[in-house]
Amino acid sequence: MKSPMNNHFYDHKKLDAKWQKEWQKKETYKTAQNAKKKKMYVLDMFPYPSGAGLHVGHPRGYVASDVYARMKRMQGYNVLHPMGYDAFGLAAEQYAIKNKIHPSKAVQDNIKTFEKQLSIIGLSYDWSRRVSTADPEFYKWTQWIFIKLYNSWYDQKKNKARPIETLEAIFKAKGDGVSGEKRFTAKEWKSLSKIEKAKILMEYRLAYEGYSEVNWCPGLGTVLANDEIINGKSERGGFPVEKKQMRQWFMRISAYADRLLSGLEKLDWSNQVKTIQTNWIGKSVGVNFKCVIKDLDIPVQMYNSVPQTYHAETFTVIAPEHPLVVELVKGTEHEKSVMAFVDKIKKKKSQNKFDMDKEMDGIFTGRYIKSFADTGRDLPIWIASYVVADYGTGIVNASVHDERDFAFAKKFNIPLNVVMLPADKELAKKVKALEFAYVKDPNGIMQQPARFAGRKWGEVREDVINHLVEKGFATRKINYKMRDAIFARQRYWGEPIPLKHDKEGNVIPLKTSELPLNLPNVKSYEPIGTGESPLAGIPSWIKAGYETNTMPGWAGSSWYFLRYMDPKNKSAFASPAALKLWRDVDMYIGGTEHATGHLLYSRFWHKFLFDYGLVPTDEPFKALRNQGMILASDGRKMSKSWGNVVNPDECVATYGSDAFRLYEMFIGPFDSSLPWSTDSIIGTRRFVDRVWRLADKVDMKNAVKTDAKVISHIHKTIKKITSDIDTFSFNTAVAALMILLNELEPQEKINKKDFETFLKLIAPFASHVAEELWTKLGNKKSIHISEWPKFDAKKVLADTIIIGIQVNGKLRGEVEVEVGDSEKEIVDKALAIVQSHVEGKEIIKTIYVKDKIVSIVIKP
RNA sequence: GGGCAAGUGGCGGAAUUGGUAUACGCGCUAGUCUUAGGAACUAGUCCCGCAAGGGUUGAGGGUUCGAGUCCCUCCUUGCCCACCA
Repeated sequence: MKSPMNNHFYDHKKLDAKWQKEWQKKETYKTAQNAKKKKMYVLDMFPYPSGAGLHVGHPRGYVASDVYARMKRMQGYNVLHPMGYDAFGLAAEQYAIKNKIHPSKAVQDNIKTFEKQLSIIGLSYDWSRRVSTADPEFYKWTQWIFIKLYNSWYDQKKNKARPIETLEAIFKAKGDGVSGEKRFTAKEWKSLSKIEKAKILMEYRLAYEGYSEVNWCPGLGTVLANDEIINGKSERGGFPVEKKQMRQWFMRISAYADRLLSGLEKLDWSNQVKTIQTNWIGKSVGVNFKCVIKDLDIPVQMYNSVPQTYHAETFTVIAPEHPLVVELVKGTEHEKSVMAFVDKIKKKKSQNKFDMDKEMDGIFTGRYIKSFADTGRDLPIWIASYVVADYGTGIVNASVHDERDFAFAKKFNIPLNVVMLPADKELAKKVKALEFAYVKDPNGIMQQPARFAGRKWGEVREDVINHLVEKGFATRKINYKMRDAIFARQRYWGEPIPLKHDKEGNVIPLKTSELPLNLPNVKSYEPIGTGESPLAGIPSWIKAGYETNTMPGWAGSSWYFLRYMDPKNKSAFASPAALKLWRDVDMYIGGTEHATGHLLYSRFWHKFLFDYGLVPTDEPFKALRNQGMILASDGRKMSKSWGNVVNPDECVATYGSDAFRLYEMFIGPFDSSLPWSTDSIIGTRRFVDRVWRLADKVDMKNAVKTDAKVISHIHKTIKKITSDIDTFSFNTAVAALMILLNELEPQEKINKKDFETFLKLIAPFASHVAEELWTKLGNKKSIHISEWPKFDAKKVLADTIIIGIQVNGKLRGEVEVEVGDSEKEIVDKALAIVQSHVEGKEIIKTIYVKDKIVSIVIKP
């Protein structure tokens, strides 16, 4: 804005700074640990201090949560609205390595930049509660929770986490049996060595050590989680990723799969995130068939989540990596070719080069599954490239109804045209009714039958499962797609895992008094390339026997919201009193990109803490709102490489904080992705200026009687703004404020009280101009702790309204309706108005919807 | 391939959830004031038409007195998961 700033303009440079300073000085937004008022915890997902700085998309969620928090504060809630930094993790470390600045320094610098950028937006955070996950006083408790997880197992019977000692006690008294199968008796348990016992206990711990095939990224010299890989390349840097066996720490999140799924129901979250989590957890109900390998007499289980088709299955497929494969072909004519095939597939997969669609491949093992259930025939066992080894049992009975199985059968000429129905007559009838099992083969070409076509598939499945279980052919089995999460990074910049390994191979968790285990300050923090963490290169660290892996980026973010409740506590992650006061997050704002990461992990940790009574609620985030992404005006993502990044600092400098905040909210629906248009901010800037000028019309003596119509409009707006902010419909709230301003402007004079009400309504959005004018009206206390206007239905005039008149569905006129008018009066009036359209025609009926419409139906 | 959203003026979008489509803002046009305007203010701005009038919510069909909104088919776009049988 080039124009000179005279008194017709809001001098944003001067006044924004003035109020930001004043609020800070007076601690206007400091949260009291006060239980008298109703609590309201409004939380933003805290950012990585990445160093790239903010673009205009970042503050969108922060402004929204701020508007919400400000209204709640004015409504009399005790509002907790904090901000902090997710300072550990790959993002911060990558930045440090690239710029050759030690991560601890780089993070500090970035936080400074970040806070400077945030401060000019005028957000109402209680900065005294600021936390950083890389602060030892913080990560002491991340480590503490880790140890608690390590010292726990999941009791499926009680359906909660319990101390590992209770499991030892069970083993001691009754032997194994907690996981269904009895692998050892109590006597056998006692005869085990310490190391052997530890090994078995490790299979139950919620934080556990194990080996697994991991995503190894040579470019970064580290292991990556699945969600850090995009199309076979690392999310950061774009380096190729391959498979490698490695010692890892894991989180047994799978133990909580069912609770994570059922807990979603009662949450006030977007359907989108709920659906993503539901699919990610991937629950499926099916059966494990009890089968035997013919000639070898090896018992195997085959998982099938669509057992309706079992009688139509004519072959079996097994994953190439399955350990059984070796036994199947040992000493047979097939051994050489099969093992060569397995090696080929494994190699391809390890390089992440396997294109599943194009490279369907397989080989016959020469073995058969002995006739099982009531199928009455043996099934040839094939190795198929598309079978997933670690889902179900890794062995699948193939049916024509599955596209892959069908394509596979076609490719290898496996006959499929055999149909047999179950011996159970009732069931056979139902199954036959589905008409799915028939493969027509008119010209020697196999046809895949129509699947599922409008039938109650799930219902039949239950019948089939019950039948199979009753007859003893199979057991009911629930499977989840969700796997345990890797909880270790071979990197420097993360929380050290608080464990020691002794020479005998025992794992010794640190005691609480030994925490925090500080991250040593080293000169070289870059990956050492062997796949081990830089900590493995520190002699004193190794000598002490400390674990060299560090925690992944999501460790601190899985519980940080609890720390805000009591950020300085030295004896607990938060005091019981603080936890009781704040309980859980009432409103959480952030992007959907964390749906399968942070939002799942933090629910898991929270449920774990809940099992021990350490937090008062079973779910951490009662309500969740997701902001859409702000795109550049060209419709693409904002990024340095496109050169289309718009910086909030410039916008704020030119148009002021209030105009910027208003525009962030006005741009469109909060959850939509929208293109940014710096040109359009002028609109909200004009709004601010017009509010500023309107103040000249205020009658300080309160003597002017405001028009009843205007008062009515003010109250309608109070209602609208309140409900719009509650439902995150910020764009229509701003529009309603503009409409009210349009109404107020033509007034000669405005009553002081009414203008104050207007200022209160704009205060959550245009916080600075509202505060300045509020003060000018003579108010001593901040507008932001004043009382939110109350809607008074009595002040709303039941004014005359104009409704439409339709004749045969077409709009033909309008009629003015008075409050007391009867239906007959209105209809008669309407008929008179549209007389030319109904004259001489037979009226079939008339419909009157109160305050909405009159509809007349005539014979054409 | 599967799942979830969404298609309304030149642009961002609104529509009380089945009841006068295009609120609010940007942009544009004309005017006022000005040494000046890329400031401010006033008026206009979905399309066709001088008008009366007619048409319009991605396309087509259906339900209804009445459909942007509900149902079916298709097209397009975005996001998420992708061999989980």
